[in-house]
Amino acid sequence: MDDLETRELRYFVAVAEELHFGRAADRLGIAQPPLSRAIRQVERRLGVVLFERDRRGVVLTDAGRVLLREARTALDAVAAAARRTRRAGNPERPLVLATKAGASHDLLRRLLDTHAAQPGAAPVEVLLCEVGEQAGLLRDGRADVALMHRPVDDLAGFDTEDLHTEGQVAILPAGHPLASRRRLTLADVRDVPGLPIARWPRLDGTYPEGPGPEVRTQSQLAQLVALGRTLLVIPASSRAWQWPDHVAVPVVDAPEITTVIAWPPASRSLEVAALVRSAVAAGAAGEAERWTDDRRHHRGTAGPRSPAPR
Amino acid sequence: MDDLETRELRYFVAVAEELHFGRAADRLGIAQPPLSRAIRQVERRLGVVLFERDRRGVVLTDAGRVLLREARTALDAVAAAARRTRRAGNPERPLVLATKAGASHDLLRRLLDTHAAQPGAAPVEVLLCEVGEQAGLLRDGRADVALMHRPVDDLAGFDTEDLHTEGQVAILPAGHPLASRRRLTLADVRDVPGLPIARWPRLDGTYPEGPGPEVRTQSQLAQLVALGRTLLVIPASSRAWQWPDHVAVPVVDAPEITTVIAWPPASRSLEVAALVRSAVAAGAAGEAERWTDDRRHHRGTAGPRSPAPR
DNA sequence: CCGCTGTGATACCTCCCCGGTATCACCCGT
DNA sequence: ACGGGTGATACCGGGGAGGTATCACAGCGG
Repeated sequence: MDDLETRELRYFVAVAEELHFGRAADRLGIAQPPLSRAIRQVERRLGVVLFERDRRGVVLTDAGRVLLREARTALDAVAAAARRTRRAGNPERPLVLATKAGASHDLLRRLLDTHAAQPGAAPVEVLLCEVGEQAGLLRDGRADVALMHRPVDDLAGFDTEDLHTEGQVAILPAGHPLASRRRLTLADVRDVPGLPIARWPRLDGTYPEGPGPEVRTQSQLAQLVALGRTLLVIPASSRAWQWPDHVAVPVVDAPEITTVIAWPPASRSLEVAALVRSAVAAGAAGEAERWTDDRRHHRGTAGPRSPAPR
Repeated sequence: MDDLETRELRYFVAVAEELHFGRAADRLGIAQPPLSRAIRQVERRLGVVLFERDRRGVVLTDAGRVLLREARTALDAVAAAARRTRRAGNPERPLVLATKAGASHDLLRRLLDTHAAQPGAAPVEVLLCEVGEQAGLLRDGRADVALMHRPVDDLAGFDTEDLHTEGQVAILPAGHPLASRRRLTLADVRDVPGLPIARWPRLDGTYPEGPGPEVRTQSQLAQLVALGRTLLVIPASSRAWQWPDHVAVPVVDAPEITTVIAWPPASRSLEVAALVRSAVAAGAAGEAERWTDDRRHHRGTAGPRSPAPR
């Protein structure tokens, strides 16, 4: 009597995103009347009004907003079930590791080397993605594990293990007055004339107000940095990005960034567990290297919140 | 072309649990042939064999085991979507807080009092459940928040906030030789003649080997304790359970138990956030009380892994 | 005031596919 | 060899998903 079908959830999400039955039907590849009927049926079944029909477009009710959020995660879970099952059935099944392009480069290399050195280690496929994409990839099964960063990424719903904590640096053109400083503060780099900080889109796709250029992808940002048009505060290890004519200056009061390896709590396969172990070992190796190195050392503080997958 | 329907997932889970098409069909209220066909269709669609048909019952393949795990969480997510949406539509929507019967009694009372004192606080319904049930209740939307205990409960997939950490005590009949001791160690209470520790079922429903009685519910356990038939090591605050003719003796080397409030990361409603805030306040109040009190004091160590819901 | 446009809702039809019944193919015990 | 019990197959009927045509209604320009 209750129990939604994934088809109904897909239909609802389409309408909720388009806020227009016609366009949603078009996107779904069906006609509009069946879509209207399906949504009505969901509303009747749940005993709840999902849309305020206004003769001029549609708006979500409170209940509709709740269902939109829940439906997305439910659909992701269903998609993940299919994807992971397909992969489990195939003899070839490389683990997919998602990471932001350019970030944590050294750690990633150590991780892959460490893992490859394990006897019988599963092959690992690296999936480079844009900022904030990792969570979705993990949730719907396109990735098995991800390197993410606290506190900038949303780690809600994943198990994580800390790998490495570090400070942030500002990236500046070599000739800039601030480039000669040994250290900077956030106050120094805020509102630098001619070097505004780039603006990333919010969750709803709009951009915050400000003088900086709008960016959407890392490659856009990289180009702007190369052009000397924007100022960047990033984790020290992301300096793989750095151009020859730019310098990195530590920003002493910027929040420390912890690189973590994250995986969906449901997936506790042996392969994932082995990869997480390799990652932790690689993280520890990196920490040790920093001790012998003369750089500033940061230790992860918060312990793992849940045990490594079994 | 791909994309599983929840009906198919339900069917698969039924067969995977029964390992018998006939019984599964019976349980689902349909006939056996459509069920066989549906499973075959899923296998064809995923391109994967889920069951090894053996002419004498059925066994899951590796891929089948993966799908069983994934399908359960996906179905829970779908059920949660329906439940939470229904609740959001109703004007009356008490928050449901799940907690183990008898555990954390004082904290729960403080929590409810603190929350009720907030202006405009949503009504809270307390759902008492058995050990280990909370995770399922949270996952499928029957509960909004839960009091759980680290490290005994599986917190994977939830956001949590620490409330209170405490040591454990052994519950003994008053006349027992160990009852006069001021403190005990785990070695003392293991293999006490005549007072074996009760055995809980594993995830698969079987019981570990051992001399103790098999228990399945807290009330069974309470009765065994009342009869003086079993020995119990529980958090100090669970002494609400204690019978007059039993005493509690601290077990100094037992792992400390942290009571946490947990919620699904997807649900970030204002109501849940307010309740979590009340819980944290109540936890802090309890800690303060302990300082003025003369009892042993334990402080939560690991910080919150993710910020409170917004 | 009257069409015109664009929205979602309704009516009605068609056909697919889910589910039921009957039966088969096969492996077991004796 | 032969029933008993398993899951698979064949076939049929009906409910419901999806399509087409149309309506009801709001805004808007003439």
